[in-house]
Amino acid sequence: MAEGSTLAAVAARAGVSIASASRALNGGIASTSTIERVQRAAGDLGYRPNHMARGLQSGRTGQVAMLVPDAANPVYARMMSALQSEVDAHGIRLLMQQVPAEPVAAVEELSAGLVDGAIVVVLRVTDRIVEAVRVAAVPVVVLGLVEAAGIDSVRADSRAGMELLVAHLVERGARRIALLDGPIDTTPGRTRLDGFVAACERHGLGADLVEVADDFTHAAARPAARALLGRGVPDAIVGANDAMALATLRECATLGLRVPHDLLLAGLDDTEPAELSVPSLTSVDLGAHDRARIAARTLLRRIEGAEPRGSQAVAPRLVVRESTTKEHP
Amino acid sequence: MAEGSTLAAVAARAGVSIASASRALNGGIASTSTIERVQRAAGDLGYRPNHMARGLQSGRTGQVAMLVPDAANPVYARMMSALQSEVDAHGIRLLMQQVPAEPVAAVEELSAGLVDGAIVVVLRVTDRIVEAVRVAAVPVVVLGLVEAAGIDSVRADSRAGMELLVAHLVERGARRIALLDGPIDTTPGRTRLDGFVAACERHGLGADLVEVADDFTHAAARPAARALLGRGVPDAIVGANDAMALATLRECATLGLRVPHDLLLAGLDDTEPAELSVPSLTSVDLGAHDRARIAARTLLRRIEGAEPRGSQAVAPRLVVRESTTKEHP
DNA sequence: CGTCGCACTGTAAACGTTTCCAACGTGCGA
DNA sequence: TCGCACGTTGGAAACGTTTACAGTGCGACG
Repeated sequence: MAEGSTLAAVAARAGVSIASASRALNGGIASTSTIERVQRAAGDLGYRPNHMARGLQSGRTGQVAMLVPDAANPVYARMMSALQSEVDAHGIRLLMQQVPAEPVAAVEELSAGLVDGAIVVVLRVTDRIVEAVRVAAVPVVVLGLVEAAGIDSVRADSRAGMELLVAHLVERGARRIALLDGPIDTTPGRTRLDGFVAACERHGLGADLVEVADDFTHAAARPAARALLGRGVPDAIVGANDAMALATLRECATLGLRVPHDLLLAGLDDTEPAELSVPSLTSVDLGAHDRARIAARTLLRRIEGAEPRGSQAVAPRLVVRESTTKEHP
Repeated sequence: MAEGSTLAAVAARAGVSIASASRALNGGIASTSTIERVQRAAGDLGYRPNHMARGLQSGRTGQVAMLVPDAANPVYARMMSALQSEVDAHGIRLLMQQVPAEPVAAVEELSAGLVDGAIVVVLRVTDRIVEAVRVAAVPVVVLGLVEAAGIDSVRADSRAGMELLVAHLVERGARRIALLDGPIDTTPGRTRLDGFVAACERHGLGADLVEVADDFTHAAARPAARALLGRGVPDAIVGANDAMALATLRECATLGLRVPHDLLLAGLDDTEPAELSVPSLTSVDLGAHDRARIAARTLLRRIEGAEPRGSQAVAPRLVVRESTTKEHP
């Protein structure tokens, strides 16, 4: 096991001072022969600059973090790959960490100098988390709805997305439309509910068919979907995200209900499983990829010293698939 | 924005030396009054110990990394949550990073002192990656099949899993069984192919119906599944993992083939989408949760100075669902 | 021939922490 | 009364790097 050799060892082997070795490796001023000898010595010794020492000295870590509430949700995986390609282009490393829905402690930890900045998904917005973001020692970009001075955030317009979806379902003939929502003390849960109610009213429909699950996951959605269907079969069901809609699809199958024959079904987020299900799932692309890219660019600019630019939103896009159209055999 | 205050500032505010402040905060020897004043000062200033400085001094970072090839694969999400609960219990932070299938550079980076150890998923085993693991300055546990002296690895027994699956399909009456595999220059791809061939021979079946996709993803599996089905409809198809099996299910639906009526279908990994699909997917639980837990414990022991214990394997378990049993309407 | 500038090099300080060591006062037993 | 042990404290070194600064030798130019 090669113990991490130090710059001092490299310098000694090359017969130069530590300072010269540092300059030779980092493109500072040095003679050709010095550069050549130092690089050879570093190669021989398998030298790796110590991340901690470099970070301590320079105040820069060369890495940013992404903090997500649920690594199993494909929408975060998609965001992560968008982020990765953005930061890779700047030679910055991306770390991911799973944190609670209201990640106060995790955001406070950011001031410990582990990263140069962070992108944080915030589902439950509270004063504590807003304050934690505000006082953090490094720039933080929030993914979610946070309208507060001096805080950068990028959000989906899930209200508009809900409008698109309801309009589509109405056009397909649905009158009694139900919503299977996540917890309404979260931003997405609240916004989707509000958007749903507003859209229903705009179309002259009632918005009383709402069931709330404990979480935005498959596992939480299944019993909630069962409860919802137990109260009668509506014309259409909207899941607060694709995972919940697919859990509903599964419950429908178990009950012998056929989608879209007996009822229509749609989700939000437009994740990969939506294209893959049978029937494939109509969904609304809330722009996960774009949000991640915008968040990354905003963060990188902040790290370079730019001022916060406040809240940014990405427009939704309806993706119609079989679950609201084609008769499924 | 609260700039990170230093220990020196805390010490000054509490009227003690830096050394005493450090001891007071870290539970060293200090008087009650000192502890009280230092803690108050630290609280007032919102002091956070600098991660870099502490790591540099102590040689410990208090974090471990998990390196995965594809953050979107639910099996890695499941592993990550198992890991997280293991390391949380030790007060260690878990970072996740997405890396290539043969993560040589990423493993070499581990020697930079960013983490105390790492768990690395290795799909493509080569001499270079084995060497990189061997010379890494911190303990590394490989998830995958690496039989080399001095290297810790935890693997699924996908060969045995494949046997279980083929036996089950034969029992259900299948004779012409096809495999939709991932790249065979990867360990899982190779092992699954070998297991498939062996199992078929054991049951006196041919094993010539094999299609290889470019990757273990939905996207790569769909065209491959189409090609496979284009060569005729077998009695059963096994996907190299659930994602590929579900992609096949989707192609079957598009072609008007009904599962399990027209053909049986099964996958490996037993991820959540398998329970959720319609029909639900028979799969083999390759013990992702247990593998992650074992890997975490092995890594933590290595970090505490234990010797490598070589390769460990986890037994598979067949999970029978609708795609190989119930007639689906 | 002296002086200046130039290209390069080495010394040393600094980043923020932990920890070894010596010093300190205090109370106790001899 | 003195010395000793003990509990507590501060000074200072160390971790490995970057970088400001001061030097070195050398060629060129006046």
